[in-house]
Amino acid sequence: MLARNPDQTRKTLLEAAYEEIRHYGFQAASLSRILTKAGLTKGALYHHFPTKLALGYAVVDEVIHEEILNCWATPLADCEDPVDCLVNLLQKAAEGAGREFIEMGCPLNNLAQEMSPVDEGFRQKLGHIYTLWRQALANALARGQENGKVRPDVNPAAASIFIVAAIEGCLGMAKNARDINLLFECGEGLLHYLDTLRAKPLNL
Amino acid sequence: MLARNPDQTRKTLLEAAYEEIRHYGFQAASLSRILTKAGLTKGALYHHFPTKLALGYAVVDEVIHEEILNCWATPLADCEDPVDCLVNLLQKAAEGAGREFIEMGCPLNNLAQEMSPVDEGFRQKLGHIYTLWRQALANALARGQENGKVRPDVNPAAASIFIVAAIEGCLGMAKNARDINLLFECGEGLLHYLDTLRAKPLNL
DNA sequence: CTACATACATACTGGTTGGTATGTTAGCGC
DNA sequence: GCGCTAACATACCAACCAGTATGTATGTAG
Repeated sequence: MLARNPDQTRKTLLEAAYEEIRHYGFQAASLSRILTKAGLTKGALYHHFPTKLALGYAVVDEVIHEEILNCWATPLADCEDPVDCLVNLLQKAAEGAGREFIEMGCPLNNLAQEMSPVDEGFRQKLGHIYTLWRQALANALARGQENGKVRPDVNPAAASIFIVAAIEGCLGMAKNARDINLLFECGEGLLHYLDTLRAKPLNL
Repeated sequence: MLARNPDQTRKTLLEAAYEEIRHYGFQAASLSRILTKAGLTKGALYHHFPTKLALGYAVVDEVIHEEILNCWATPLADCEDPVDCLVNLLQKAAEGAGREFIEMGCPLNNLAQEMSPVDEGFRQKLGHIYTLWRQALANALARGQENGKVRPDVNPAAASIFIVAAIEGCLGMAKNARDINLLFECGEGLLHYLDTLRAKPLNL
């Protein structure tokens, strides 16, 4: 009857699973709800994914992984002043997807908090994404030091750990409070910290 | 046969539920596992708690609430320099319960991240605990300003939001990485931020 | 046009879930 | 000791879960 498109079907399943998992977490995610959302059936699901766990892994590898890097890592690759650049990213994220974050949180942090103590595979996959994120940030900070935009006594690796943690922390607070203003207030604290990373201008 | 002690029984149930929830989250928490851990049966559970949800609420109200305030809020009540005091708390927490945090995370943050989008009751109860925590921190910072220990241009309310978020963020990162060193590295970033809150000494 | 594999849908299964109904025992007022 | 209730234990239930077995339609190679 309908034209078949296995790639699209797989993508539909991944997207529906992504949304379900973002809402309920992985353990409480229901395959029935996912299939209802996707407008498909178990036959389709188990044709493309052998188990629920494999579906969850695929969501991490193919959806969340790219989403996070596209949003937080890649944009840092080509910017002169990493602090300016990061501030821009934060504002863009807060204004653009603020609502989503408030209602559902960061999908990476959600899964990492839920699954890290429960499943080693999830923990490592999510940890890898965090590592890539932090590396991109650390590289940007190091380049900023070469440019003279970032203070030379800053440890890029350590700073990147804290910055990522603070971002996820702020998003988590705002999600619980369901308050976008709290996100901005929290972000202000982060901006203050980021300011302390800036090199002082030479000509004063 | 055994002597009865309803209060102790209830406490045992709460403690077992607390551990189960901390490990698996609330939704994936199994009443059977809780009862096995507690060495009790459904009769006991449903005598003391009408539903699983009520049990979860009780864990929040009677276990997590006190745990968080005792650990993070009450100690701030009587300290001259809030920054010194908070640094001490962080070190104590990291050295004392670091292992627990690494393996299971912060029970408050765990539940807040999981349940805030799913159940409004959980969200409000956990949000209330966060509010109390932040208030205690903000009050301490304000007193520090009166003492001249904290810079007067710091906004205590906004700073407390960021500090709590950063603490939870660092704990979350370390839990995913399963690495206590990452917790300390992340904590260093937080300590740098806290240092920026200090008033500069008058005699320089 | 045939043959076969891919891509699904449908129907079903064993196990687990939260919750309940019933049974039993301990403690306590009298 | 009697009688009642609180404090549990045991047995059971419908609903849902992930997963499977089977059926069917589509696309494609020959």
